[in-house]
Amino acid sequence: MREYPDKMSTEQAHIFQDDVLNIVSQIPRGWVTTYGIIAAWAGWPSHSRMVGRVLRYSPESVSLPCHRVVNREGRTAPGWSLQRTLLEQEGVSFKANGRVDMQRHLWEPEEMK
DNA sequence: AGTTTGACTGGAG
DNA sequence: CCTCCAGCCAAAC
Repeated sequence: MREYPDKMSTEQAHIFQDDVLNIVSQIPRGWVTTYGIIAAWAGWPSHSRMVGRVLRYSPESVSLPCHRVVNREGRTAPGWSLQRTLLEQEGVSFKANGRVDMQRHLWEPEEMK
């Protein structure tokens, strides 16, 4: 993992965005990962909210499996009920409380790039 | 230049 | 399980 300063420059923000999209593209079918894990692997552990921003607003994300990103509790994105359907279609199971069974489906990147 | 806004997280009640 | 809250921080207002 790379070293990181306290604050992001605009250029670093672009790099961060590219890294986030790259990691998301690698999430295997039938697995999920979290905003925090992606942020940490992109080198900015405290920027989980920025990961959400990238997936929500970046045009490139439409061609990526961004439905495989949930929060740490296994909750799907607010206002995006289709996300659960997409995940169930690829075999991801949800618990009775409506959250992804993270114990069984959490995926973590093993290598960068 | 100050304030608000979240596809977040962790902890408290 | 739920809601509320503080901390988070780039981006949008």
